[in-house]
Amino acid sequence: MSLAGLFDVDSAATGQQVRAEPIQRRSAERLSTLLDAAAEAVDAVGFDRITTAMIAERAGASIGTVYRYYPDRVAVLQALHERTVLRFRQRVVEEFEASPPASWWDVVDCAVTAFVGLYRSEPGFRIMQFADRERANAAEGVNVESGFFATRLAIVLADRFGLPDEPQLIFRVEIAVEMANSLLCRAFLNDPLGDDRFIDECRRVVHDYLASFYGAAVAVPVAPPIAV
Amino acid sequence: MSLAGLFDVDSAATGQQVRAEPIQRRSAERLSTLLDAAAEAVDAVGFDRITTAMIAERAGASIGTVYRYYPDRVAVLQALHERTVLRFRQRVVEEFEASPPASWWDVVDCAVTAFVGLYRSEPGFRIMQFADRERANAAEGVNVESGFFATRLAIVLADRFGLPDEPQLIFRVEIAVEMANSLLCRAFLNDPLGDDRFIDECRRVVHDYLASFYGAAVAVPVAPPIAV
DNA sequence: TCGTCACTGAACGGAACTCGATCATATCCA
DNA sequence: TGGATATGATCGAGTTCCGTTCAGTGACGA
Repeated sequence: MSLAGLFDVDSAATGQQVRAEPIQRRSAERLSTLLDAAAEAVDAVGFDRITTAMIAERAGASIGTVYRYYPDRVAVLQALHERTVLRFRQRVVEEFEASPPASWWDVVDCAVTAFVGLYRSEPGFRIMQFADRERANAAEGVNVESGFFATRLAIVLADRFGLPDEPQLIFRVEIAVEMANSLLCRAFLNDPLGDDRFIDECRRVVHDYLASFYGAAVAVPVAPPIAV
Repeated sequence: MSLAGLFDVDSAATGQQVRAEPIQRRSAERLSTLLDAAAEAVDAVGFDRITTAMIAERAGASIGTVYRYYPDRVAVLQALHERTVLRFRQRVVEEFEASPPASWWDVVDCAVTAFVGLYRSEPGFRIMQFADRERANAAEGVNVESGFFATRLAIVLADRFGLPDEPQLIFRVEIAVEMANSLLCRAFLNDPLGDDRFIDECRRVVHDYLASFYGAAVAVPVAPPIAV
């Protein structure tokens, strides 16, 4: 089973946030243009100050078009959040392909590198943290995003690197994901390039936490790492 | 120097959020009533869906009264956040007095216990996490809240338990605070009583992180702990 | 009794959101 | 192939809701 397959970027169980599924090609483009506009707006004025008019204008569309696709203002931001999470997962896979992980801590490094890279290059990536918390209000029953990502990550770690496939593994990976997420967001809070002290400490903390259970000995290199 | 003194609950350098300082007694009551109402509203409908009318109504006041004390809607939430942070610090001090910490990890335990206790009993305590992130937009220059708390905590740890008073200490305590905050918020995300697995793991993680630098050996018990 | 503090709620402005009219594209049939 | 028709997609003026103001009224202290 390939790493890319495990992360299975297509099977994103998307929420019901889209009002009308796009039929014609142009509407698919519209959808992504709207999200691009929202992402720009996030960087320009921050979450709260975004207006639907602002999104429409930046996307070269009218207000009505926004509401054709999304039921309300918040739904646009949720959709942006989902797309951002998706792109993060894609980037993690790309990192895997660029420098195949030889051990479980390389996986952690890839994920951190992907996160940092996107924070620096992807417009509106700041939205990664806000919705994690915000979601709880909206959809009570829905599982937490970080839990979903953590579960998939745990599968990779178990399948490819021999970490024991217990329920505990998922829990621990979720702890690691939560910690990493908060420390990385902190790293970018006042520094647009990310404060390296926090980024480095994030790598160390997550590594040490998982190593306290799974040590370095469990690592099962599958392929030699490629120097990049 | 006493623990309470270090946490020095009075010297909260309050932001400029209040429009008119209360002169008569009744207006001081109004202020706290308004914040109580806002806190209830946070629990009832969540941050975004709070309206000024809702706050006024719950407080038994008119719209105009809200705006007499706060310049805008966001300011009310910021004030609630500050009061919540203050109460958290007070509760930490109470925990100290209830069971005087004998070592630095008792301090960590007290802080976690205080956080969990307030999350369970204090209306609107959920606001603790949101503003941490949100603040960054509003006041660019202002230091992060967690940084402020971490700094004071670091002073206690250095002063009372002999942890080395280096700049590194503050940084590490801030890392610890960020991790604890995220894990505890996660604990309450789907469980109003707090998921004990996350709470317990939070204690363990923070302890292990700090112990990796300062070990158990550095602990300097000042007074025997009181059984409660 | 007077002056100041506190409170009220109708009115204003702006942003979220709706909906019927209009344009663009796909499908069908001669 | 071209034109008719249906349906997807877009538009934007209009409606509603909400944040905010302010002039008028009530309450308290001197």
